[in-house]
Amino acid sequence: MNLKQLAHMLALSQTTVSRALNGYPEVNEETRRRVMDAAKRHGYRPNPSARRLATGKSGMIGYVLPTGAAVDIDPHFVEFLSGLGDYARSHELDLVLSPADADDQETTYRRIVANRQVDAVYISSPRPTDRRVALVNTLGIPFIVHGRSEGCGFDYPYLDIDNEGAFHEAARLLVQLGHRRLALINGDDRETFAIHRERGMRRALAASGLMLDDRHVSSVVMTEENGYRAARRLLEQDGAPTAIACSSLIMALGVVRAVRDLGLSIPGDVSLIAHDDVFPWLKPENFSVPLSTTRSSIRLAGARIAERLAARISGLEDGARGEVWPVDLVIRGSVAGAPG
Amino acid sequence: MNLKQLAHMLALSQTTVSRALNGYPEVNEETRRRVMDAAKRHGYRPNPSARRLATGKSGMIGYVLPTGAAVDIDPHFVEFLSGLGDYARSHELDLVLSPADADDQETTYRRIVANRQVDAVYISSPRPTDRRVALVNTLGIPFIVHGRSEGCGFDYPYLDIDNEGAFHEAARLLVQLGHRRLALINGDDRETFAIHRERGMRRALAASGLMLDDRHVSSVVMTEENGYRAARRLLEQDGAPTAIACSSLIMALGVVRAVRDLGLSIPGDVSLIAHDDVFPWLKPENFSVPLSTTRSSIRLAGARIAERLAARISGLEDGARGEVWPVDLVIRGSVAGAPG
DNA sequence: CACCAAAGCCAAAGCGCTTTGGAAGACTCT
DNA sequence: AGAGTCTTCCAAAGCGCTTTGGCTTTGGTG
Repeated sequence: MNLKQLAHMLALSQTTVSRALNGYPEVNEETRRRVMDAAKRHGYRPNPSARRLATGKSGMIGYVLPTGAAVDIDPHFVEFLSGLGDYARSHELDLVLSPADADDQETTYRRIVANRQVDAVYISSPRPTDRRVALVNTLGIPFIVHGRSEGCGFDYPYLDIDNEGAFHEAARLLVQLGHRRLALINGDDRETFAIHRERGMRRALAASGLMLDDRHVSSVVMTEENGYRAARRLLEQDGAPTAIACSSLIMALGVVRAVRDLGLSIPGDVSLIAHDDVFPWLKPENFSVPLSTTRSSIRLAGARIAERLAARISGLEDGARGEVWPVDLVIRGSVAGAPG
Repeated sequence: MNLKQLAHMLALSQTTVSRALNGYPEVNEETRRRVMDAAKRHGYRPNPSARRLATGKSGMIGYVLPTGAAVDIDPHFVEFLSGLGDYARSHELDLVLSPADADDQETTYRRIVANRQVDAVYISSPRPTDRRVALVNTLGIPFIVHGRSEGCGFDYPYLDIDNEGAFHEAARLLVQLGHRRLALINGDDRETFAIHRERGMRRALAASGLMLDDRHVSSVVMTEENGYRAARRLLEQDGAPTAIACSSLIMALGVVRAVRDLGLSIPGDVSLIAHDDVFPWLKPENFSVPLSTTRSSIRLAGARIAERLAARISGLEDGARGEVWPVDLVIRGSVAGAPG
């Protein structure tokens, strides 16, 4: 059932039927009703390929997926996707993942824009002066950044959580508890979120006349193993920290293991706070010692980004609005006063 | 730069240019070279929307993503995606995720097929007599099932790992080590993989005249918390098992925690074997007691499925070939002879 | 009553590609 | 030399939609 047939059986022109269905004003309400009715009755659905060719709109949002034998997709991605998908579903938006060589994403961005494959894209895990955001900005496709870039020299729309504030609060709490030697096991510090977290910690420490010892900062890909290694390195050195902030629950698993391996205890010997993106399959309250966390649902962020992308596509949103979500500090058993 | 312009500047017809580029035989090799050359030089890329409209082919593969507030996407998905994306990239295939109400995926399947949105789809986490595979089968779109359905009444192409064999081997090992009371902490037993694993265990036990006590079988969504609960329930009952097979590393985290909470030890009091899908961020060898596993890379499966889908799209593969991959049994410190 | 604007509809021209149905020229064969 | 066969190319007709420009009809105005 295509437009032609539908128009024919309604004894109307394709023009009118098309307009009726797409809500254009120059069609009689009575006629519109007839058309809508017939369309529904016959299950007419406009062919998206044809519509795309005619309008250039695809009804899909895009994401360039960095791939490669040595490239791992962040497990957070799936949670983000849950949220995004949940919103997208209710709006019949599809998501297209365009795999790209991790070292050359530009080609792929150019392709999907030139081909009009998607109406909007989002960018995740941005870095300072991220080339991708500069790129999509000049390419002129609607986009939103999940996270923030820095020093781009222009404004852009984004959704980020208050990483700096979160780790500021976490550090402040630890300092209040008497800790003087804090450590940070961070994610890849080429990414902005990690930079912000470190900044937040340093700021909190500075406010009390303390400093974050460089030897107390690790910046690694967020795996259990790296969490373990970083924690061991920290805890085995002279002047070991008495409190650790950790950028992910998965790394925290490794930290907990390291602490145990060293015969230490949480929070007796070392306090621990980790960032929790809220996974359904790994919860901080279920750690052997319930984990204090800075918490922000990455899933909600996914839904919100989908919502804003949809708004941008339909022209309801424009400009470079940045949105920063506060982060909860949830205190559980893994923090205590400094030992000694 | 579109076909018309290109044809014009070559003083050829669109027909010839199109054919030259698409490798049709009825064009002079000399001419083809000229065309190819000009196309490359001017960076001509056929408009996919137009091509789609004309051919019905989209150059994308599809996946219907069950979503909903209460629906969690399996974290395995992201690893699978890594593999899929890695292959897809090299073939300029995009992946479109169509979010669907988890309770009504059929509508979405019908839509993407009717709309010709994708050239092929894959189905994951199939159940026995899964309606989705019957559906896509009748809809006539190329597809591959990741996993197996059962009792569909027809053959279909799939890629699965030998879950039954894996857990058969795992159980056999445990029995050889003297264990008599084995337990299984399984995934959702409405899914075929879980059924196969249980079957494998039962078969191995039966071969030694043993049985899998129903009270020793849990079937739960694979989260750390559920692993913990299941393990506690098992280990606190009379006639507690001395060995546990567990369907995922994430659940195994919970099992380990439960064992520790109960003051027991691995492998002294209880042996543990888990299935490992090979995550980069959580490795069995890094468990406090290195975990014995049945191992199969879900990432490789993703790549293979992409490869086969591409083959089916281009007609290189057809029929209902099923492919079953063997699973490695990797023995580490978490298994030992039965206590007592 | 003539005039004009607005409302409601339509024919046809795209969008950029593939594919069908020739057609012209070169070549072979009897 | 005439007939048949390749080879190589082309014009034009789709694919199914949107949108432009224009054509009636209606109702209101001076």
